[in-house]
Amino acid sequence: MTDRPRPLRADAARNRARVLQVAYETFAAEGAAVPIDEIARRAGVGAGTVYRHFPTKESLFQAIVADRLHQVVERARALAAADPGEGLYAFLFLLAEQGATDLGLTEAFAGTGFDLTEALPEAEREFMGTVAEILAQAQQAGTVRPDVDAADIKTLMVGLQAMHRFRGDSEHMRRVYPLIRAALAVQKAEG
Amino acid sequence: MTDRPRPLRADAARNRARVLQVAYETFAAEGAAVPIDEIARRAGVGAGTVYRHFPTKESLFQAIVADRLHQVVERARALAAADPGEGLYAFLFLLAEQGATDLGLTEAFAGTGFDLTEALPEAEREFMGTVAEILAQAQQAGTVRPDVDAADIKTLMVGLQAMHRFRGDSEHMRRVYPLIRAALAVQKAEG
DNA sequence: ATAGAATCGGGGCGTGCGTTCCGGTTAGTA
DNA sequence: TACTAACCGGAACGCACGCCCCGATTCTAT
Repeated sequence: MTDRPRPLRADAARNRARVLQVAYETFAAEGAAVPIDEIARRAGVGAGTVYRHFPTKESLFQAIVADRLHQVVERARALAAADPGEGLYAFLFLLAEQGATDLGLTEAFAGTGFDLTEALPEAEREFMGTVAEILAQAQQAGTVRPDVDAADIKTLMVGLQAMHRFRGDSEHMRRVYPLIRAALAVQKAEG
Repeated sequence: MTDRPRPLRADAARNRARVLQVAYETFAAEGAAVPIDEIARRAGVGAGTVYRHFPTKESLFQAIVADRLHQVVERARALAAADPGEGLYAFLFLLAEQGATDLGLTEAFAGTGFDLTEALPEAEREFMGTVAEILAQAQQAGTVRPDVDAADIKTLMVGLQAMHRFRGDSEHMRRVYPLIRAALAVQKAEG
């Protein structure tokens, strides 16, 4: 999977990258209902080319999601390395911000029965592993209460992502984010 | 809109209600991609009957959402009347719980470009009005911090709803809900 | 430079869905 | 009970989209 038998011809690689980029932007902005022909047209290639690189529409979805997920994980790792105590909060905020654009994807794939865990188990594991790692660092630094686990964080991330749903106005999320942060911070007096 | 020129024949009313119910359950469980023919089949009527009551698929969506929204508002009002201080929390929890089933709707409509505010402005106003009302009661009772507004609550509701997105397991939401509640409760020491 | 092979492009096929239409049927009324 | 108007069912239409195919084109290795 990591090493290809042959390194893919130059123009083919170029086209593949271009299709992936255009598809990401288009689906995020206009939903998954956009036809492949339209993706091809905007990428300046024929429909056949798209289908050669991504044999089915679903496989194109998978490639997009895997790509985005990998990027966000890398950025989160960098943030956490810079400041372990703030890392998790930075991760949450990053995801919430990114959510403004990626929400299009989330919504688009929601209706198609696309299940991340079973479609891309590897990417899912990488993501959850990173969450657990960064969470542990924050808890050791004492900035996040110890009784939350990685699954809770994931749940919160999903919620934060969804909060962009109305009007694409990120103002709402920005107002609510401090509340979430306060909820996660260690409480001196526990109720 | 409230008074019809003629009160709709008995069988027609029966069929309409039946289609609405079946459509709600089906879309919630299997997504908005289910064909109208299938809805009709399950409701035990012909496709023509569905289209007579709901001239387009979108109008069927609207009727379902308006129905659900109205029901949830009524229940929220009852909860708040019973205990003004707990009303808002009960409302939040109700929505979060209901989200487990209604999430199907949310996701189903997310991909279709369905916008509540512009599709059903009246229902939206009723909903937001109720939120504002119940929030005000809770704030007067001193159970919710005074610096949050109705829009913030709506944002949180959207997030809570979305938290069911993975595995339909309501366990995740139940673990996170107390965090949200703690964040909304009045803070004795403000940071 | 040239041969050979992989890639490109876009026209075309099949399918499935939203919507319409009309002959048969059934609920209300006198 | 008989008449009428509204309602019912499901066959049929048109369209849009996913996917396949093949002649023309472009890249790489010798």
